[in-house]
Amino acid sequence: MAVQDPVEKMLDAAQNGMSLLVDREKLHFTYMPDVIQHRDTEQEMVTQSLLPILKRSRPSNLLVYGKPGTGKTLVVRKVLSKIRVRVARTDFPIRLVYVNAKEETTTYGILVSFGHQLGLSERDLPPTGLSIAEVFRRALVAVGSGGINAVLVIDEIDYLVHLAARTKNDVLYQLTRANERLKAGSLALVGISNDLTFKERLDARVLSTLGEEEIVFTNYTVEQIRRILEDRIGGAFVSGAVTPPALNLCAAMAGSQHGDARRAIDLMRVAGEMAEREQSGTVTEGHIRAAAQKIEENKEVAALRSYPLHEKLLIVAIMRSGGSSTGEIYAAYKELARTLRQDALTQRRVTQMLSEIEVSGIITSRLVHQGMHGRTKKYKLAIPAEIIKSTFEGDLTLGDVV
DNA sequence: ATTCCACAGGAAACAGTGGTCC
DNA sequence: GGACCACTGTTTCCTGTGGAAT
Repeated sequence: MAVQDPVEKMLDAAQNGMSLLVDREKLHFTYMPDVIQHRDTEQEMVTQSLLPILKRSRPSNLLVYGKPGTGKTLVVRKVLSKIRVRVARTDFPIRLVYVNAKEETTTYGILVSFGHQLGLSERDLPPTGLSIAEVFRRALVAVGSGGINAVLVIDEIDYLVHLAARTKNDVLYQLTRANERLKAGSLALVGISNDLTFKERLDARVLSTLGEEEIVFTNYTVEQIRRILEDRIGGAFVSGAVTPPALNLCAAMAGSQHGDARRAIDLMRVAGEMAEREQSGTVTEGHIRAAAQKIEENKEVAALRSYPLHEKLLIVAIMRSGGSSTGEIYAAYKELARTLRQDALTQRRVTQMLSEIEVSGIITSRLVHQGMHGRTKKYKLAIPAEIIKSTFEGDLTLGDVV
């Protein structure tokens, strides 16, 4: 048989409609399935605490916990959308507001987003310039004057706690006490968190109000993830495209990492895309393994690219020195900065940056006590130097130093 | 037992930006 | 146009640390 031209082969395949993935959307984490599996109890509990809305009274405040990829946000959004449908048929003024504390990044941003979703305009709530107290006041006026019964869902609420602690404002306390200030309308809070320990950092007064009801989302078991995957695969791939061993491996890989269904679904999507690109008729174990590696590498490259110049210089300094102390890295960094005609930052700032980079997993450190010679942290790369070189080579300012 | 190193990392202050309000 | 605000990124100042050297 004649060897087929790869380009012709791809064109043929495309024309014949041979495609493994028929509906990519179903393998995206924002996709809302009709039925959320293995979360019946949790859905009932969320509904229970929000039920008073239908009876025209204020629902309980609610805290929802669980590791990433356990379906918390999905369940809360699903229940809210069902409530929304029920209420839409009546003239009862409710507003379901969703903000993500991590995406908004500042206390101000969270409150402004809340206000905008209540119907306030850019003019009523400008993106900057007002005091937080003023933004809060305006949002509450909107609730009060419209007699609105608002449910504010704060996803990744632990970030808000962290922000509030850093900027020393008590926005969460204000939010939990909002009903005391409202003459008409009401405000209920739903907090969602990946961090089970953040409660310890909460003010006791806040906790008593916010934690009226609590729901903990347990991790999915490997078997549950397998069934969730089966369900998604059914809609996303052509029938029989994913081999059973591939499915099992995908569930096992994600399941062993704290039962994260989101990761499992991502993994399956990337594996599917790889199989499709190879013109393979099925998704195999090999594709799953390759996808896992690719996701990991992509994460590293994306993190490297996203760093500002001085962080990049530090990573290069560590790469060059290979397993050295803060002092040595700082010296190497200053040298690099001089070469590139940049003002070097202080050592204090550099130690802070090193800690920040370490969080991303690109470098690791070990605290070393050297007796007479003081203590220091020894840093080394946690990823292959080749990835750093290839990522930074294209960088206009860094090209010459890597 | 005491000294001393080379930092780690917290706290506070500051500069700069981009805005509102009166 | 000046007072004020939030926020980020940074500097300055400072205290704490564990074990080798003395």
